[in-house]
Amino acid sequence: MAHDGARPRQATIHDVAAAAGLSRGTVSRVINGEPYVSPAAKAAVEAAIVEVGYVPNTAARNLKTRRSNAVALIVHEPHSLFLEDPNIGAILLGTNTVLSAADYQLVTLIIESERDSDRVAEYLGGGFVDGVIIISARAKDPIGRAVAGMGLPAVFVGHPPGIEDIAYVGIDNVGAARSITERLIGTGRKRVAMIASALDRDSGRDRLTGFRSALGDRFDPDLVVDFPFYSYDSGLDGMRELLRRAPDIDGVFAASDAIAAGALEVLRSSGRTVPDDVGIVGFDDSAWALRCQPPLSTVHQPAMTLGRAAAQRVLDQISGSDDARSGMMLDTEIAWRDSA
Amino acid sequence: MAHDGARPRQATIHDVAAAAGLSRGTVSRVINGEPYVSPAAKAAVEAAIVEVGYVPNTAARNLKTRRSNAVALIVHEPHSLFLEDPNIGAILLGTNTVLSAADYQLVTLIIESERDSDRVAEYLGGGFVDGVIIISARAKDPIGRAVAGMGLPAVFVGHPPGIEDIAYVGIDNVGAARSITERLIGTGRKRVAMIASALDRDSGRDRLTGFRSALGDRFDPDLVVDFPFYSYDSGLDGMRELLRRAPDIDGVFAASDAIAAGALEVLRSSGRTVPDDVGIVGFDDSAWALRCQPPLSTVHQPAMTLGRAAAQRVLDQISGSDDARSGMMLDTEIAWRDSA
DNA sequence: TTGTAGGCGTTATCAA
DNA sequence: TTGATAACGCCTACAA
Repeated sequence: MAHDGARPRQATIHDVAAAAGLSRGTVSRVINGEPYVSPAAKAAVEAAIVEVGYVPNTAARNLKTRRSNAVALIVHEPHSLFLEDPNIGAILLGTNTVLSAADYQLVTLIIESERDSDRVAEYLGGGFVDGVIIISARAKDPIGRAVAGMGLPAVFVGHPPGIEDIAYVGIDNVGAARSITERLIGTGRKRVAMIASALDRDSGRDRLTGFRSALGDRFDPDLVVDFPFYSYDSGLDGMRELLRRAPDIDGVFAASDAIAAGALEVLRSSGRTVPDDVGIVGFDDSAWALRCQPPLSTVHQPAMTLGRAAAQRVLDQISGSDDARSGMMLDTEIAWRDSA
Repeated sequence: MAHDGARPRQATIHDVAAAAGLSRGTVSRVINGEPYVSPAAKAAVEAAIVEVGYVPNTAARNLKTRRSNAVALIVHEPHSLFLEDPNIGAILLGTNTVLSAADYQLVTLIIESERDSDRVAEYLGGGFVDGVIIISARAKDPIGRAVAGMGLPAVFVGHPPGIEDIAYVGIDNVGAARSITERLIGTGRKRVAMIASALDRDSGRDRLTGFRSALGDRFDPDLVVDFPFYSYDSGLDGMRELLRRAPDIDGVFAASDAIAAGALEVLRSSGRTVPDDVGIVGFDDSAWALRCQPPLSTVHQPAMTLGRAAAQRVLDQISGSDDARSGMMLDTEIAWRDSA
């Protein structure tokens, strides 16, 4: 065997100590910026570090200190969502910004399979990270339980799963859905429908609740259809069904931009114009929104801020703050464009 | 259960050994699937592991074995690019698939600032990973040199200018750009322009080179504009500028699909029809391409395969294969649709 | 202010 | 087939 993958031996504190003519303890103190080090010793150590090309071995340091100065961001998404949803990228950047400022390393872990899930759980248990941020985990997702079980500081972004006593940052889906529906009504629509989705998840259920609350007495259950997934196809099927039920519809709230895009397609091929005949609004302000024709009025999620807040809360938990373990809602904004 | 600051101490091999009534050595052999373990001992250890809730401490293992079974993917992008680049997600997924199958953990590191760069360099030196994949590195990027200097197995996605003797996987940007430009010219266009981008990177520079080579003597520097980012906005600005300079343009090569989408928008609002008045082609075959109106003719980039190949080459290097240290080009294809 | 030495949890080399 | 026992590189009381 040529070699088994082990890397060449790096210089250690021992080597630095020898080069500097000092003890390992003193070298360690210099490296960690601790007091009680003479200027002369400090200078000698720093020179020796450069001389021997010393880089701290983090594995050894972790083993000793039981901390890693790293935080994991776990992305648990089906492929298509990961490739398309700009929210994930923005959350990632927001998280990285905050962690970077605190000199923590962001480590992004992807779960696509059960095998990934197991390996990630092991990774987390292995002391590689001091905290975890989890994006859009579902209730039955084993990684959530695993994290809770090992008592690692953790924050969920998005839907809080069926676990209590865990921190999360999210948006107020009820309020946002109510707002944009009210605005849609405000354009003079009389027959307003909704294509709901993912009613088994908080986000989906809450968006329907908000829609209902905006309509009040005028809410008509016949004008609501629902589908399992926030997908383009759900928009196609949903809009077809709605037009069958009530051809006089003049307003549609789609539970996601992808759904809205599908609905738009059906409206166009049915000969209706948007927004003149029918006004339509979406949710997410994802890449779909700007690619639609006309551009979609939709709910903008503060994804970057979501990422920042999540990172801050993990750091708070790591430093032992109890009140970081609770829910936190961020405000959304309406991006009003041309589709309604 | 309130957070009392004291994380429960993880069970160690010592605890497992005690529970199983065996020695730590035997427990270790079971965990690592080594031979010379009696079935009885194996069963006892496995039961004990479950009983005490043992999870291996990877820091300790790394320290001893000098390997981590993890590979870093370094993404070096400014914010907007990260959010828009359609290839990054696919490369990530391809990489994760291959590494996961080999039981390696993919660790994604983001560099947005100099501070990030330094921290990542330290992280890599710290024994956290056995290999590195670097995407979209630029010439002056210090991380490339740092990696080369510490002798860590490394593969670049795309060819960073100015670094020799390093493994990379990429596509032939020059050839692909030349091909699609030639095909555009072949539709009878007389005044062909380019919206170039990211000229500080190999991909951007090479696409311009290919464009130029396709035009030969007919190349007109006035018909080339360039912008830092491969973004929709670059397409808007670029197309406006081109129309100002030369209203009689009848062909456009956009350096990315996002740029092409922006350019399409400007062409439409200027009253020109595509492809009748102006033919336009893009690059990437991203999600933009199919949702443009009309669908975009573009260069299909095998991003997922690129990710897979990079991961495989890193694994090869880690297991000591020297011939994994060279360049490798993957073929592109032209997806010819309706925009030209 | 500096040096010494005992672990952190594993793996690996020996004997038994 | 199993059980002791060194390391791995670092931090940190405790001594000096």
